[in-house]
Amino acid sequence: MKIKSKIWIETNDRILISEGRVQLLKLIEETGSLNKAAKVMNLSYQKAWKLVDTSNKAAKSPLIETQVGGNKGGGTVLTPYGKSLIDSFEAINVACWEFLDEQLKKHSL
Amino acid sequence: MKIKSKIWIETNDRILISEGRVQLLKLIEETGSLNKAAKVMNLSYQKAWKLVDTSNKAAKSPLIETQVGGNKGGGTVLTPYGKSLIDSFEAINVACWEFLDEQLKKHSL
DNA sequence: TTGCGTTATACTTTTACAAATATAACGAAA
DNA sequence: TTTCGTTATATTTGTAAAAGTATAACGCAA
Repeated sequence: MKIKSKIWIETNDRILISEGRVQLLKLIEETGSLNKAAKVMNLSYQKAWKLVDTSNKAAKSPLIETQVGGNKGGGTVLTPYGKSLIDSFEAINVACWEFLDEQLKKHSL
Repeated sequence: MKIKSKIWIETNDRILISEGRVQLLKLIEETGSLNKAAKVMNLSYQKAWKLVDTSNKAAKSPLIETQVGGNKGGGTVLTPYGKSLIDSFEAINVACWEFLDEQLKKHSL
């Protein structure tokens, strides 16, 4: 018997951050590239791009900064706000898991 | 800025109860019929049947009891266990919403 | 100045899932 | 015994989301 959850944060009915987007953003941080991050996640580049684009548009300030062209072709890096958003989301998510586990114990099913 | 969630309970990797299934079960309780409940939810009968069937199989004891044939054609009613499961799930769900709202306030995003 | 790997975008194809369709069995009541 | 609305199940159709394909622009380094 396990209780599971998915949480996400919306601003004006658009998804700002979610578990999958956090994973994607963290891979961008690691690899410096949206293209590489998408490949690691077995996600099409187009899908990955759409995800970060909608999150970026939902945010009050950008989560990522992209550079097109250059010696390595370009790349994508997280903004400080992007990093802090990841941290906050993950903290809330972990807290939620713990809370739900406690709740499940209280109710004998 | 809104935080949203979907929670569900699994037993051996099968979904026992979720928000949608609670809604379906409550409509079964109201109407006495899986068929009518599905129609209210704008859900195909087959989809609705599959949902309650998998939940039933995931449960240690049945959530519903069905009668096929009879003057009214048959029907479906909830077991006491089914009713208690609904109550527990809804209580946990509401508590989760409140918890997440508090969490969101703590983190300034 | 040429090449490379990236971002960005449009368009087509595939696929997974839900809906729709069809059909049989059931059993109390009229 | 006939009728009715239901449960139960299989099969086909439709659809929305994801994947795949294609292509252009970019700009640093060699």
